[in-house]
Amino acid sequence: MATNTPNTPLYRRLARQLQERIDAGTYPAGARLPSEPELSAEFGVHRLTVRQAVAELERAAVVEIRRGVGTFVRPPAVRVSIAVDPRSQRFDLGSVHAALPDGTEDGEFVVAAPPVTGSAEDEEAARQLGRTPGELSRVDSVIRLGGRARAACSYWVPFGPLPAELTRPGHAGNLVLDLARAAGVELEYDWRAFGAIGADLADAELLGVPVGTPLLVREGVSCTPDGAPLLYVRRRIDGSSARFVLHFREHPPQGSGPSGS
Amino acid sequence: MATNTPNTPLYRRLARQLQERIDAGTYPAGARLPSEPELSAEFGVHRLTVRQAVAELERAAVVEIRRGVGTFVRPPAVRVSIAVDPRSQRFDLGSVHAALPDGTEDGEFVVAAPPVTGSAEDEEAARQLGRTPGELSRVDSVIRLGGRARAACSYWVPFGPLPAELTRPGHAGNLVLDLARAAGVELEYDWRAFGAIGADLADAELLGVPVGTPLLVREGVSCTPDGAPLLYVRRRIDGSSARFVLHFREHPPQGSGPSGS
DNA sequence: AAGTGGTCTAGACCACTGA
DNA sequence: CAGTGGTCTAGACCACTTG
Repeated sequence: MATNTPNTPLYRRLARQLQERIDAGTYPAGARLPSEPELSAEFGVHRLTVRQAVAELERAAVVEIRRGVGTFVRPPAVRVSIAVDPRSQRFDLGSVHAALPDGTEDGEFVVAAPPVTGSAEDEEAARQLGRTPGELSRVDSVIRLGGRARAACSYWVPFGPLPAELTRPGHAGNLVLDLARAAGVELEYDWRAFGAIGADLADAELLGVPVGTPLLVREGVSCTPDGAPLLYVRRRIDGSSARFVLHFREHPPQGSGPSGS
Repeated sequence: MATNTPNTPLYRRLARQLQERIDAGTYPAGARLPSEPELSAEFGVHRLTVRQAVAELERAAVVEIRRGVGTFVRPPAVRVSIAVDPRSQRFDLGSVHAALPDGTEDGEFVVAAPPVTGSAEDEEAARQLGRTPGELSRVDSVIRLGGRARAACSYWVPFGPLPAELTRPGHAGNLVLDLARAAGVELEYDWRAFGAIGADLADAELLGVPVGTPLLVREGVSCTPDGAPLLYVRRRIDGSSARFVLHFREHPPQGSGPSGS
């Protein structure tokens, strides 16, 4: 698989060399890479070229850059595995809480209750709920786990106004449950979808990650028991923080099952 | 949500300004942005600073950069929606074929049958199958749809050697079916997981996307009807190409259902 | 204070695309 | 061919972290 056409840019060849050193254990997991000036001197290239190479490795989640400290080799990602069962519909990020270690400031927190305008997101929500944007209310929240923002969530419901406490920035709670209570109904899953996108400027700010960080997007509609769509939810989850697992068999077979990778 | 602390870097403020113009329709979908020298002159900053701002918008999939041509505003992503039903286990990217428009060179193609060494991926596969790396065989493939590589796939099975045709680069087929046939058994889903990562150097090359492009990762184990794990598969799918949808209700309610976004 | 990564400017040359 | 984005060097100053 032609990995080195003659015109491969310098920074990419450099990135590959660094990757090889990491694979070979020259720079083991957790180790600090040589500083930018050091690499610049060793390879005889400008510091900006080094930065471009390292930036590629960071985007590929191979290294972690800590400002003022150094660049470190990431350990093979230990991801939180979230067991879910689509048949019993236990299937929400809320259930993650119990699965994660420690955590003082954990929970879901309201960020804002922005007006529903004609934005692309709002239009999509309206389409999915079979309403017009004007009929919808919206709440945005962030889910914090282990002291870090892990997921940015947006909810749309076809009624309003919402209870004041649900729209107060900083309010803590489970918004799915709170919204269902506000509507006075039970909620069931209608459908859920998975996708992957890069963090846009707003997501990046909310989650405290660089723009373009891969996010796992989970969106879907919940409805009342008689099938009326009542909630459109769209969650952007830091890709390195979560993994959703679907089990299709009642009992695990011989394999050790999906565990941290 | 404090969007402009006093020390916001120039390139980010520039990115936001460009984003605002796009949102406002000053640069509508499909339109070409002013060239880098033009933006550089308009905002009185160096061209590299402009590039940094535009690069952020590209990572966020807001614009598409075409070398030698220009930078263009992306239309709101129209994504292929893949309906799946976990209960009936119709749940494979192979089923996408019928759902996509046109396509001359479509299909799944063997890329390589790399030896199973002690790499992190191989170790993970061995753990999931309850074997040692030495007992496994591996095949890598690419799925092409509409003339573009959409997914990079890796398969591990606890037997070998594989039939020669399955390891010949360029071979076209359905590897899941081919491998099951080679093993002489039926396959069932054990579990599947979803995650999001950035394309590493190898994935980026296979898929023809920039390093760091958000990929939807779908991995899992399939087993024989009596529960013996027989296949570990890991797919990296271009995030802008696919979306997986899970339906929890038999019949769609009032809502129009999950459609292209 | 010393060292790290982050930003910015200046200017050069190259590779690609389309007319 | 002219115009676009892609790469690279040079050097400066800044912000952050740690001792």
